[in-house]
Amino acid sequence: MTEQSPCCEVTVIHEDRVKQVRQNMPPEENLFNLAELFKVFGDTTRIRILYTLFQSEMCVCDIAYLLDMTQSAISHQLRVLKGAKLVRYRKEGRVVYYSLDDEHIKAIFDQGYQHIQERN
Amino acid sequence: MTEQSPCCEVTVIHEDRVKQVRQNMPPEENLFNLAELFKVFGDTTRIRILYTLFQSEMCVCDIAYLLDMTQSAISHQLRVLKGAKLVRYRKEGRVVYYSLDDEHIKAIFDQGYQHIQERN
DNA sequence: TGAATATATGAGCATATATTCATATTTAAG
DNA sequence: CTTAAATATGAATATATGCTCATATATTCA
Repeated sequence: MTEQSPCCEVTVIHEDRVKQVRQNMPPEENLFNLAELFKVFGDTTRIRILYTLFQSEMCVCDIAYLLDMTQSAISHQLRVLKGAKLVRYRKEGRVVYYSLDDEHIKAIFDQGYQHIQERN
Repeated sequence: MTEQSPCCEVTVIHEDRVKQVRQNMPPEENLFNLAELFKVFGDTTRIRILYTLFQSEMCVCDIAYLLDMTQSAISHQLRVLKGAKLVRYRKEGRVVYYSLDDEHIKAIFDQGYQHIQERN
């Protein structure tokens, strides 16, 4: 039993099904990128930031105050959200206003919200 | 400038907007649970497992073979998916068949998929 | 130009997590 | 009962990550 081969014998594997499923799998790169996207959503602070931005564009300072977190922590997370192209920003003097940059986020969150409510 | 208070002065904060946004925020517990859900989606292995289950119910052995990973690794991740109530299982002798247990997953993934494709 | 303010960022630390390895558990078959 | 096979699981390790702290950058205003 090596690492590469499965633990079970070929006779027990459903070879045909596995082959067919493998053919219909999306490209590995897409699955990786999808996981990366959800990883961004997988943090309470970022979720909270995005929910504030659902309602209104807001500056870093406002967000930090609203969520009762340090400016630094918020800024770091906004950087992550920017990297994932989920938010955009505009500068007005020294103030930087962040807003949503994707119309899928709300739909994704709504679906997730339904899941966590129905599983109880 | 303490940790608790924001970095900026009250005059620069948009107090009214912040107050209104705060009132319309979903309960903290729901945001936490939502983040926990997306955390489960935020791993390539689990994403790959779920995509195989979109197509067909499958045993642990099949999944490990299909994804070229050890049985142990798959089993650990299936445990996580089970904990999130995303998959169910049925036993047939020593073989355990896993399948999807939530109709929102596909919708969530489809939306995410659109995001990662459109952002290029 | 100099002080003040809003934001960004790098380093460090504490924590979370994905995989491996060894082993336990469960069930079938002889 | 004994062996074999499929799955589950605990411990350990390596890596990733969120926050803090200190500080840099950028912009306004006097």
